[in-house]
Amino acid sequence: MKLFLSTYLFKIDKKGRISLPSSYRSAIGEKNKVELVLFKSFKYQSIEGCGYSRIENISRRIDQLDIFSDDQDDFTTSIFSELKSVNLDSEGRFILPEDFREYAKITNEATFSGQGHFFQIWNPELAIKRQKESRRNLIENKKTLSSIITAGKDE
Amino acid sequence: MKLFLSTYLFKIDKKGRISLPSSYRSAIGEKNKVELVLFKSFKYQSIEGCGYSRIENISRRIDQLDIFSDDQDDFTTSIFSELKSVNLDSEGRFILPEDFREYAKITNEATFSGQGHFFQIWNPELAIKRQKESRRNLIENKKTLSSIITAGKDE
DNA sequence: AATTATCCCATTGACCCCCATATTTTCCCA
DNA sequence: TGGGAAAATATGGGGGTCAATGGGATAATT
Repeated sequence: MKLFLSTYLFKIDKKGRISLPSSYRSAIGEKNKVELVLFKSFKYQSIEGCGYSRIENISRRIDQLDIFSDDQDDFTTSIFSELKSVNLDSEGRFILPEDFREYAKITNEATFSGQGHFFQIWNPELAIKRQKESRRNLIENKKTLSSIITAGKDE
Repeated sequence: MKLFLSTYLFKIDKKGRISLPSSYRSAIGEKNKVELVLFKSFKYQSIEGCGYSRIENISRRIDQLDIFSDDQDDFTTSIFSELKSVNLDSEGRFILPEDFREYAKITNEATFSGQGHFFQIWNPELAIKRQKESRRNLIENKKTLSSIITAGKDE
């Protein structure tokens, strides 16, 4: 499976369009190549994005939760209702909806930040802050770090 | 599985290209032979590199962390977003990104240092310093060393 | 009608193909 | 076993292709 990797700083043009990084286009899945799903991050002042197939997966997992639980209501309400789907144009660009731009404090450029199975769109300055913060956290927490990146049997 | 072994000193040409040591090419994995993953070392002023399959493995381990944990977010940000994936050209060369060169103080030549499941790219002088330092550390710590080497389990 | 979105075309520069050469390594056979 | 042919490797450069970006024109939406 292809992952969303690396960081890209792209401009937003006068029409509100921004390119999806080329490597992300191949990560959103073969079918529905032009459909991109966006939603506000729960945790950060940023927008998260992924392909449609990931939403289907999440939906499947929610179905497996207790059907009467409040959790499920909270999930479905916050995820599905706040979620927007946008189309890529023939050059691989899309329009970042106005309220999402406000939420993430994005004006005329944005940072794409690969997170593996999804990605984030940030105000560039806030993106750098977040990167520094996470690196600091990890270095302070060496035990977990080495257990994750120490390769055992690679393949 | 093939390992990254030995040390090589290579030039960087005017276009910013550098050859991946031939023996490393066979170590980055069969499929995705042309895809190389690079990231800043957490510990040293150097760049680390590996094949794509190692990233998939790390991804799998990260998936096993609690999905709501801060750790998971720190990992995906520090690892997935800060890494860069580069392609080898038909001669086995790649471009070492500018900011990585700055981080590792690399200008027109670089030392590749095999580390088993991954490798490092160093400024040549710093690489020598690091070698001396690690040798010194080992000598001060002979007991551990011999217990590693004599341990029988050769996978 | 006015606003918004999509298509199409153009530009620029980075990256990657191909080709070339010099040196090293491997291999083969006398 | 030695020596030379063949293959592989490290390095250099020209040029084509594609990605990021911009803008005009058309289509769709309200």
